[in-house]
Amino acid sequence: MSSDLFVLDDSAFFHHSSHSPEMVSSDGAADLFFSDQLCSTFDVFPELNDPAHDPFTTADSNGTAFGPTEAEAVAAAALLCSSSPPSRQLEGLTIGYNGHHLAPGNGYGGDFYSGLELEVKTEECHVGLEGFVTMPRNYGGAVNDDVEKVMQRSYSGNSFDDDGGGGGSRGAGGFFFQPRFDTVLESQSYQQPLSSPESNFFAGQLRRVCSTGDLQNMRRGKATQRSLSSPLATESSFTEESQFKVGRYSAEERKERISKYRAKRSQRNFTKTIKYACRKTLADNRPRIRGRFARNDESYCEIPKPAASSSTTTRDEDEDDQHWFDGFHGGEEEEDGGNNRRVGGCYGEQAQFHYYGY
DNA sequence: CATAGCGGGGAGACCACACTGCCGC
DNA sequence: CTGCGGCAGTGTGGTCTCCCCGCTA
Repeated sequence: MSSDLFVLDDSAFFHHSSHSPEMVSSDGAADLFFSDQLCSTFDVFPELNDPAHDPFTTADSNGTAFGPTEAEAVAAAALLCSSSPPSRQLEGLTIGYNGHHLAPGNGYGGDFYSGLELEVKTEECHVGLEGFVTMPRNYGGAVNDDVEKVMQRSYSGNSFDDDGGGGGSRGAGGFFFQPRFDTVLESQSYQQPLSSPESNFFAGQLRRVCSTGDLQNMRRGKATQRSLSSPLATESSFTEESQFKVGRYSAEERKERISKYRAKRSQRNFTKTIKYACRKTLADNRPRIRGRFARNDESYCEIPKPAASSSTTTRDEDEDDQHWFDGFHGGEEEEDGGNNRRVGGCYGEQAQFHYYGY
């Protein structure tokens, strides 16, 4: 069994393989967050992180940014799915791309691919997914960044792993994937996976946990699941869930709750007020060193040149190398009175350089 | 039962600098 | 009154650090 679809008390929840959902919104409606293993997406597909390959840098006469190419979206979707262990990868996964892109100002701005359709086919089920995938990179401010920071932070960590991992954030390359439950719910086959005792058990745990709408409770739920992992507990849970009406509600009740959820979802306000769009554009384009704004003249620290190449450098390149070296070894500290000690001291190990070119 | 250790998550700091608004001339 | 220059303050986003809380040994 490769794909489970859980329908929770208050909404639907698509659950892929053994991975746990990352977040359940406070109103009990489930938002699904994929994340951290995908954070390395652009390490795997460097072309997606190539400024010269930026699909959003192109705009039509109306100023509407073009979206990602189909290949990019498919690559993103493939990565989304490939984040699971190989043995758990979706079987027979097919990825479609409807070619639609968000125009600027659609909310949820920032960096995301839209119109991404996933059609997941497994031995037991066939689940259609339609949603959007946020991309963890700068698209030159072509799309408004209206996602609340809290939302973006919320999926941090190795959410694909049950225990997760801290420290992640959007900038680390996180994906934000929100399935469109409209599509999922309307799939007539979504109940089929629930025939599995294993999934029934887990769905039961999820239901208990998610009804609180609290991620902290989700964590407690893990403990609960462990505590109930005895055969007796499992059997009990299975018996409880065997009368599945997809949750404890009838079809009509479920429909009502889902419509309620949809209405509530549509009223969500994820807008982050940007007082000065120009500042956002500047901030988006500003070079960074480990997330911090860096001086413009430090931007060429981005690509540390291998020592072997120094023999062929020109004079100008040698000068650049000298600046680059200074950035590594105290030149910056001298300039800033040591305020940047952390930055300077970390260059060699894990500095992440972003160069957007001017 | 008490304690230490561990891990996850939230909040906030940090950075550079274009831009804004105010003031004086 | 208008225009200009100078100055201080503001705002922007990605990453990291600190701290709190819950769980486990």
